[in-house]
Amino acid sequence: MAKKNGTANRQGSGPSTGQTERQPPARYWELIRAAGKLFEEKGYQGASVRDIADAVGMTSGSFFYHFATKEDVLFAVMEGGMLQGLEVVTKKLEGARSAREQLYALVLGHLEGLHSEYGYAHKVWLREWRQISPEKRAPLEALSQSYRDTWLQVLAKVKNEGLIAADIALFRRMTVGALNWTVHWVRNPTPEQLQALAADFVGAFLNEPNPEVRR
Amino acid sequence: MAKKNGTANRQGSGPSTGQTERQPPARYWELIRAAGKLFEEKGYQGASVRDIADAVGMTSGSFFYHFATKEDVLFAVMEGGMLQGLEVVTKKLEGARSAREQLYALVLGHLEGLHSEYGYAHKVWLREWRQISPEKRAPLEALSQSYRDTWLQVLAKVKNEGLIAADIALFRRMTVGALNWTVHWVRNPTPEQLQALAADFVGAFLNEPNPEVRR
DNA sequence: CCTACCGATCGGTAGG
DNA sequence: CCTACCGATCGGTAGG
Repeated sequence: MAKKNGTANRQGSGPSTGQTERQPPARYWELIRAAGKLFEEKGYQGASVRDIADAVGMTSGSFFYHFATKEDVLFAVMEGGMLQGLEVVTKKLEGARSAREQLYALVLGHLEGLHSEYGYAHKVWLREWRQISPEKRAPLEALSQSYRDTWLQVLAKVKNEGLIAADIALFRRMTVGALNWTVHWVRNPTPEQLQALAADFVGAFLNEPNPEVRR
Repeated sequence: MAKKNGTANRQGSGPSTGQTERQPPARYWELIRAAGKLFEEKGYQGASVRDIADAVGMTSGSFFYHFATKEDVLFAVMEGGMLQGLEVVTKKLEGARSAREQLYALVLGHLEGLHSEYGYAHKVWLREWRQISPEKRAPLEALSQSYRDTWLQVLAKVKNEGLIAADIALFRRMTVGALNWTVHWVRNPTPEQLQALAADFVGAFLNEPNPEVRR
């Protein structure tokens, strides 16, 4: 969708040079990954097309063989990150039975998405959303909407069980705001630290009396 | 501190042209204000020195009569916003008796700071913090620390009264994260809407049973 | 995917 | 505070 004219695209649009299998457009994904990391580090405007191209060992002109514009690679970073995040969360949710366990799964999944090795995509989403021109926002907003709906379904159950009293729309905003804010104070957590943090967050969101050990 | 050599500064460093009172360096504050709004709208890197100078009707070269670098005006935007925010919150806190009322005062003050006419300063702080070079961060971090301490003092009381169970450091991060996130979904609220929102937030943070009317 | 390049714009400066 | 300007860098393109 954000693709300009990479190898796979050409093969997809008709019979080609004799290759019967689609080649993985490795360079395309390398660029997305490099761009994501650079956008996270220096910001969208602070990272140049040359920076991105250099990072994968190509010249700046070649970047535009893969993407028509700089904005297109930003779009691809965000889209890829959200698709992967949705997948992880959906899977995590299947293993959860009770409403409370599902809430924990969402919280942990969200934290993992933000702080995993691919977390740059979500951080870039949070910081650089406004760099996406309004005409191109719709597909990203659809993904975002789908994620929002997942949260609201779980929160409706949590509220039905009497665990929260607030409006679930406000509660969701409170929750994702608190979780997204961790990008400012959580650094390179281990999986165990993330699990402990998710448990603490669920306890704080529900204002539950503390379990024995944890202060 | 972020000043280069404006009128007031010159007069402050010695006897001058016969003026005995300090002139308000109006152009200096105009630049800060214009810069803040432009940084909010287009981002620090997206707004040029020329944009800022144009906004107050001067040429780009003249900008550098007031500020040595573009970064200095960003610094001034942030510093000014935080100083004003601290003042507002301190005053609001004096009128609050109970711990719960103090929490409400903090929440409302924070929301007002973000969504007031000067809210651009705080939004810029949130989005452009990393543009401040590490050597220049200390004074801003001191202001931030002071604000943090104010929160922690109130939260300690709130916890003492048994209103929350979580660790107050985590609770504070949850709270400010949720409040800062409102920049993404609250638009031009009236004072009344802000008060209602603050009340809802306090209820959600404490997971209190809902009052009668509000859903 | 590279070379060579374009016009535009950037932050900042010299001299008044 | 303005004029006139600098070197650097930017996103993007033509042609292969």
